[in-house]
Amino acid sequence: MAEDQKIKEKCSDCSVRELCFPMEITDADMTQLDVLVKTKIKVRKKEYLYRQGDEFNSIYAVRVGFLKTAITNSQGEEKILGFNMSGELLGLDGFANNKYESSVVALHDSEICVIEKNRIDEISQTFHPLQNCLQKILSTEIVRNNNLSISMSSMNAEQKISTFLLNLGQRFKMRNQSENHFILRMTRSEIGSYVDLTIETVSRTLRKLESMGVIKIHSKLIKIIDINKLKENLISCQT
Amino acid sequence: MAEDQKIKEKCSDCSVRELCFPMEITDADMTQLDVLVKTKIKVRKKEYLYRQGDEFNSIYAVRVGFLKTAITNSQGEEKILGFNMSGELLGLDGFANNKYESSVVALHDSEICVIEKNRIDEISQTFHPLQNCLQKILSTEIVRNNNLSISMSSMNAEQKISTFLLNLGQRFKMRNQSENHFILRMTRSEIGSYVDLTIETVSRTLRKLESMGVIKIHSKLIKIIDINKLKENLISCQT
DNA sequence: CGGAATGTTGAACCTTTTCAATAGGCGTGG
DNA sequence: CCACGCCTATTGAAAAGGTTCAACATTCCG
Repeated sequence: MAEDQKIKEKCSDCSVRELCFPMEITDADMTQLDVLVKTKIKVRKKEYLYRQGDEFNSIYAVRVGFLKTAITNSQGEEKILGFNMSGELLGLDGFANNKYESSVVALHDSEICVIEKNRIDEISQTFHPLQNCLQKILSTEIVRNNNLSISMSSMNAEQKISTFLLNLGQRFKMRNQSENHFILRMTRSEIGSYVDLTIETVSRTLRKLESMGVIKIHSKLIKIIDINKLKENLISCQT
Repeated sequence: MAEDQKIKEKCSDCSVRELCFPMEITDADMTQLDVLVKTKIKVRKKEYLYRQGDEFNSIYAVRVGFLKTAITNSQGEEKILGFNMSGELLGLDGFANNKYESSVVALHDSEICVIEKNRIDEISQTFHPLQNCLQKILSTEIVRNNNLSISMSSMNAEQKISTFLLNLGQRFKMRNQSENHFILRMTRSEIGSYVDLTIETVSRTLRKLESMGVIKIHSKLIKIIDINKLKENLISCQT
């Protein structure tokens, strides 16, 4: 795991607070949130935040950075379950069996808020909004996975890659970054694992979209030229 | 929705209690659980328990029966997310946005325990094990989906169908029913939607497994002849 | 700067899909 | 109770989309 480092900033002042804990909250209640996060840590690129099988003690909130969540199956192959950006919570699969069922690795230097499970339990006993919020968060993760599985099943390569790019852009936008001009922090292989395509197909499809004039690629840098065409493309290119 | 009908049986006497709410519990606490379920309803074959978009008021526990959970996408196509049997909880995706994000239909006459959200909130405020249990349940659902997505992505048709049959058998076994001799309550098309294959491939693959002497099919009735061969088959038949 | 990792591109191949035709099952009504 | 019709399942053949293998280009990092 990464080295500790004190990062000054309370939840109440954090710019991504409402992404982590989307609940209506009074100023008075906000102090409850502030004690939720005891430590913050840095995780450097390629370092693990936690590994599949590690004991579950905390969930984590991404303050800054970019990470991937993955499972390794019995044959040792890695399957990417998702990419994680600021304001997103990690480790939610740990509640099930008191150990993490997936691994999280930083794809870019990241800062992570540590939220101890014990503290969640303590606080939520008296502060009920937190408990409801956690329900919502866990349920949202279920919904997200369901929606993902519907996309991945019924789409062809072009639709998968288009969806992937649009989704990334949208998430950058929510974080006040450019929606149509961003760096892919992951490799083609990781994209492929996520959307269920081989690395070759990912590469070909990206190039195809480029040749269609929808995007522009400079290695890891992606520029969405015509976001509307990309969206239309999604619907019109039927399997 | 289905007609109401009083079904006498407390959680504390229910044979599938530990499937619904897997928590250690004292006899005294058990009374807490008993008040959790206020009503029980019957849902006949082909009837909906709830529909995608319906307001979220309750989660449900299957007492007896067999159901399917599905999403309808924007093009009106149905994607099956899962099949549900006794002791399983339904409606967990409702917490996210206070409405159900999926629909549940009975594939066989079923009896369902209704657990009102309000009541969960009330009880869990004083009875903390319930709250922890709900966390676990929601998290388990996330883990289940993750594992599902890893299988569905990396497996060929034969592996998918084998996994599907083994999983069903295992779940029947946990309910003291035969592990290797059961009725498929769903159509081939519904199997296909679930494992991401066309109806034709499902049919062909089932027949192939039959011709290999691993299973025996009589329309909806499945007999697993050689469960070990089916399991080996899973590993040995590489993509 | 040089080696290793990552990405691109082509061609053959293979699995699953698609289309089409037929067979089987189930339920309703005469 | 049987017949009819509809829905579901099976099977074949052709097609398509993605994968695999292989060679080469580019980028990254020490």
